[in-house]
Amino acid sequence: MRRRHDLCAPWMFTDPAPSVPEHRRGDKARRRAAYFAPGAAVNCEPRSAIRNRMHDQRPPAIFLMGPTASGKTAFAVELVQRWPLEIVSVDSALVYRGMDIGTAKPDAETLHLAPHRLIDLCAPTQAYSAADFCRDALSAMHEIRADGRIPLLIGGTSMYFRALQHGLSDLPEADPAVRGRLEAEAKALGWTAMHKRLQASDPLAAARIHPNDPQRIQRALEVIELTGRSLSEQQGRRQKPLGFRILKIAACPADRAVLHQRIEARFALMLHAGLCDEVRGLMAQPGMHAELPSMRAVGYRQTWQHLQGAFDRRELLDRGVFATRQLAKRQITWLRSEFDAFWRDPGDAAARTDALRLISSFCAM
RNA sequence: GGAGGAAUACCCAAGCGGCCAACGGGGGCAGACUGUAAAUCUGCUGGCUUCGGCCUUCGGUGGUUCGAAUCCACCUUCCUCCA
Repeated sequence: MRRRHDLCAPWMFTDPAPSVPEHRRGDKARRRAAYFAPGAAVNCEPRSAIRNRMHDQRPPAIFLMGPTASGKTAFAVELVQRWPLEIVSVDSALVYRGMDIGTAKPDAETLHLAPHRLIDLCAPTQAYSAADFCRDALSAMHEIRADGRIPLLIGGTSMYFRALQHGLSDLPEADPAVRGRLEAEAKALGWTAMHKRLQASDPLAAARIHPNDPQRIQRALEVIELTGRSLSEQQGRRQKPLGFRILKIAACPADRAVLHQRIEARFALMLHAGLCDEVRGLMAQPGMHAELPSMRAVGYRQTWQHLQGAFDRRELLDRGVFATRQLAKRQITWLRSEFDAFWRDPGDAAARTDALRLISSFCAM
């Protein structure tokens, strides 16, 4: 006899309580908990929405989203061995060649078992962006589909996931010359003055962007300089949404302490495996400097500073772990805003089995 | 054995009679996020609160004072120097 789960679309399931401990939940998590609470049928969303999804003719794609060190990769390897899936990495650091140890890039054996697209795409001296990712991921997804397979997007870069799902506004790409000029001006005048300038030309953006947030002030001014129009007026409409229907799984340890332990153990392992040597080698490459996006990545920035004598190896371990924990925390914050994601702890066998069931019925639709 | 110095919240650390539940920084927690996102930024961080306050904290115990993290005495622990 077929079970109810096999007959229904996954979003009609009643989802077990989410894995975030009660006392650590923010408002969003609480709302999600209410939404997915045991007994609260998920089809409390409008019937039309469910019908639309039932009749969704778009090809399937799976998002496996989760913080660093959550056990995503091992889970993904398990998945590709069961279903005709192909992995697309959603990770802003794995795209860099030669950055292997510090990014916890899957090793050759894993990649043989479960090939990943969108890793080792560019040199660490280059910059990669959300827009680059959208373009590359979309073409990978269509290729995978043409091969008769289902794309499995896995990673922790939530902004990339979001850009892919909802599209980006039609905005100019980064212009190093303009950025350099703005940087120099800011150095002379201070970012507060730059924020004032933004207030004059794009008050909406200035209201939204904090005066202490140089990166966003710079971007807003850059857009104005490049297009002659304000960021706010161009940001309204995103480009077309994704041509795939998606199943989102949030892979995250239920207990933050477990994640912290994994992070600590893994960073110690990275140091042991020669992270310092890797960074030393990168530093020696022409055109490298500490301000590159690649070298500001967690672990790399701290190791660079250590190699320049800012602090000893003991402190490097601490700082690397701190930075990784903070990254994981921000990733979880993103994850909590994904209301249609199914939270499963990859370290929990039952939750993993349940995730397999979700995927199974999703793919069968 | 003698002479100095130090003990402050999870950690480092400022404070040296009232403006101190105690500057900063780290860590932690929560949040924001449209072409740098592993980035960048914000808020909170003793407990309780009817948001007016109330209660418990600055190694310990006593004391001085209207009032002590701050002054005094003793005790405990640690550091430096001399033996």
